[in-house]
Amino acid sequence: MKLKFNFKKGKTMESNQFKTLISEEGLKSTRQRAEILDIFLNSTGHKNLAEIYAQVAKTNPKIGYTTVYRTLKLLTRLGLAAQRKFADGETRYESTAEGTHHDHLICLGCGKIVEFEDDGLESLQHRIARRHGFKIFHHRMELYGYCGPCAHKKTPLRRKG
Amino acid sequence: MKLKFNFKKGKTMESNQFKTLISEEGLKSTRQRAEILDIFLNSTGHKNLAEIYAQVAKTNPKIGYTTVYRTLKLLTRLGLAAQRKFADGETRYESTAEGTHHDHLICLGCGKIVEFEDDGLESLQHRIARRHGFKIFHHRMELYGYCGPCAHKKTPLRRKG
DNA sequence: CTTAAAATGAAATTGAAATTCAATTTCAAA
DNA sequence: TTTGAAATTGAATTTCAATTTCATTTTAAG
Ligand SMILES: [Mn+2]
Ligand SMILES: [Mn+2]
Ligand SMILES: [Zn+2]
Ligand SMILES: [Zn+2]
Repeated sequence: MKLKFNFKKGKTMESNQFKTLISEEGLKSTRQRAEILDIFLNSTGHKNLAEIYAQVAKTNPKIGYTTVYRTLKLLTRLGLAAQRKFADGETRYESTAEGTHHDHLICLGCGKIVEFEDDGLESLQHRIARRHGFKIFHHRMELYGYCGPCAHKKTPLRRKG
Repeated sequence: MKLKFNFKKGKTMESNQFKTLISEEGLKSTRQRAEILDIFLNSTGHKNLAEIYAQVAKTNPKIGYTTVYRTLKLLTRLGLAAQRKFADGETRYESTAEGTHHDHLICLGCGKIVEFEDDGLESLQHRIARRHGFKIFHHRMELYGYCGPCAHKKTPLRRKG
């Protein structure tokens, strides 16, 4: 008796989770969604749609930009992706695979994006909110400045975070 | 000998400051700019262009939307206005007349926007940045939740902040 | 005044986000 | 397996705020 093993466990598990989520919503599992999900979950960083689409198109040029757009919106609705709009105005997406909440440090020189968590910050936010009679559900916290290397350089190179 | 006095001192002073700033930049002082500035500085809150234009048009319907747009951009460049983009995606402007830095609490129910300052928060931000080798120049900090009234109501009314 | 430069405002353009719609695919039920 | 309603796809189109264009008017220096 032969058994086949899929060694890409992480991916397979994600796909199954996805299929479950999808069907629970009365939606359908499609090749396109699976491919986009796979590529998106196996990537890191904060990418705009054009970048994600480019990556998808490398694997399957038949998949349309609109489908990538709609799938990222779907993933966001399902909690698998998070949409970010930093001060440069671009709409970016990041995977929530790691799951943990975090905020961002953004280098004005090279564009590097560093993630951080700070419990003190979170609790301070709630204290401030309570002080004004608010109940907080989420927040946006971005720190803009220069990273170590850029703080020294005269002409920092632009790269992506 | 007759002297004329303008009793709207605040306004006049702002106007003079503005004329100085304007001419320092090689720009010209115009009736439109003066009117828009006057209306903008004598208003409070976080308004989008359409709202500011509507207010301007009430006083002088001859002033074009484009001029209001350009003047708000100018005021932003001169530091008299600040552009804000909260999570609803709308572009808003607020006067910096008071001058002090502040962050925002935003009610998801009624849209109310409450401003706050917290030195502890500011210093914590710098501590976090230093921890990651960053030098911070500005930040964005918005807390989203429900204000006291909305936290209780079943169907909060939408109003503007 | 005269004149060059700047400003105005209606109209046109831009570009990202969102929608449309005919063709295709999915999947539950037969 | 077949069927067919419902969902999805993707190219094209639309939307809509932000921005630019450009002919005309206004400002202010000389
Ligand atoms: Mn992140
Ligand atoms: Mn404010
Ligand atoms: Zn940097
Ligand atoms: Zn409220």
